[in-house]
Amino acid sequence: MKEAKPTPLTEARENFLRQWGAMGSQWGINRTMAQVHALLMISAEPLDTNTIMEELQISRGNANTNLRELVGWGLIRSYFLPGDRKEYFEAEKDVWKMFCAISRERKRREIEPALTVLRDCAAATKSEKGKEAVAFHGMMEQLAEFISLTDSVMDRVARSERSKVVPMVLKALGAKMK
Amino acid sequence: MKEAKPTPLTEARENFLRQWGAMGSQWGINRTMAQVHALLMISAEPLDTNTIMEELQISRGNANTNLRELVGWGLIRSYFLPGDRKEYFEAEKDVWKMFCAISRERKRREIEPALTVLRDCAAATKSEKGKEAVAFHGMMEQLAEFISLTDSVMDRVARSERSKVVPMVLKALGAKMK
DNA sequence: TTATAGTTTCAATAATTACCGAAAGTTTAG
DNA sequence: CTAAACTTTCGGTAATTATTGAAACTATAA
Repeated sequence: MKEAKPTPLTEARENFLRQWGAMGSQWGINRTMAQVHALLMISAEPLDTNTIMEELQISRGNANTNLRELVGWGLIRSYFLPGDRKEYFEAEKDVWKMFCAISRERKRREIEPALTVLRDCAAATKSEKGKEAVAFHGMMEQLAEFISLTDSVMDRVARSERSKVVPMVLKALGAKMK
Repeated sequence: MKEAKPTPLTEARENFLRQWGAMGSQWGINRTMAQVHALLMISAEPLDTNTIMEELQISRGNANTNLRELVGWGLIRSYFLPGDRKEYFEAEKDVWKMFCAISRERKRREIEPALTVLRDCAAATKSEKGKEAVAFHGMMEQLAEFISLTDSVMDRVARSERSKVVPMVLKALGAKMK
C-alpha cells in the first residue's frame, strides 16, 4: 500500500479534513459526515464510495450512511456515468449555496420544532397567575419572538442571491463600524 | 418525597426543559448544561446548587461543572447573600444579551480557530500547481472569505444594541420580501 | 482551633453515539 | 435466469462523552 507523501498539498488537505471534522462536532454534526463533505468539497473530480473509504479510512457502511445524509442535506449530489455502475458523488462548491442549504435544513429540522414547543409553552401558561408562572410565560414569549425572527432571517437568506445579501451585510457592518 | 403535580405550569416547564436540552445537543452543547441554563432562565428567583440538583435530578458534580461552564459563557452569574454561605445563580434574562454572549463565545472558541486553519491551508498551497492543488486552494480561499465575513458579523452584532440590529433586520427582510 | 457548610475535583462507570463488516438487497448485463 | 457489480441495512462492538459520588479542599463561625 502506498503511504507517506508529505507534500505541502497533502499536509494541508489533512489539516483541513481534521479541522472541518472538529468543527462539525462542535456544531452537532457527525465528525465523519463533516469529513466526507470536506473531502468532496476539495476534490477537483467527483469521487466514488471506494475512494472515499480509502481516503478517510472508514468502512463501507459508514461511508454510505454519511453520503446519503449529505445528499439529504442538499450538500452533495450523486450521479452515474454511462457504462459504469458505480455511483459518483460531487459536492456543491459554491460556499454561499452550501450555507443556504445548511440554513434551510437546520431551520426545518431544529428551529421550527423548537418554535412550536415555545409557542405551546407560552399558550399553555397565558392565563396562569403567580410569580413563577408569569416569569415562565414571559420568557417563552421572548424566546418565541426571537427564534421566530431567526427563522425569518434564515428563510430569507436561504432564498437570496449572494450578490444581494453580502453587499447589504457589508454596508450594514460599515454603517455600524463608525 | 413530593412528586406528581400536573398543573399546566409544571407540564409546560418540563416540556421546555426537555426541548431546550434537545436543542442544545443538536447544536453541540451538552444537554445538561442547556437544561441548567433553561431552568435558570425560567426561574423568577436565583437558585442554589441543591435546588438545581433536585429539579433536574443530577449529581452535585454534574451541577457544579455545568454551572461553572455557564458562568464561563457569560450566560449566568453567581453571588452570595449576606449571612448565607451558599452560592446562588441567576441567568441573564434578556434574550438579546443571551444571543450576544453565545455569539461572542462561539466566535472566540470555534470560528476564529477554524479561520486560522483555513488561512494556513490557503497560504500553504498558494503556489502549488496541478488541478487538485488549485481546487483545494480555491476552496480554502472561498471558505476563509466566507467565515471571515461571518466572524465580522458576529463580532458586530454581539457589540450592538438590540434596538439597533432588530429594526435593521426587519427592514432588510421587508425590502427583500416584496 | 475545630466544627460546619459548602464547593471542587476526578477516577470509575454509565450512557450515548458512531462504526464496522458481512449478509441481504438491487440493478444491470449476458 | 444467473452472475456480477454495487448499495443498503443492521446487530454487535468500539469509541466517545457525560455523569456519579465520595474524598479533598476552602472558607466561615464559634
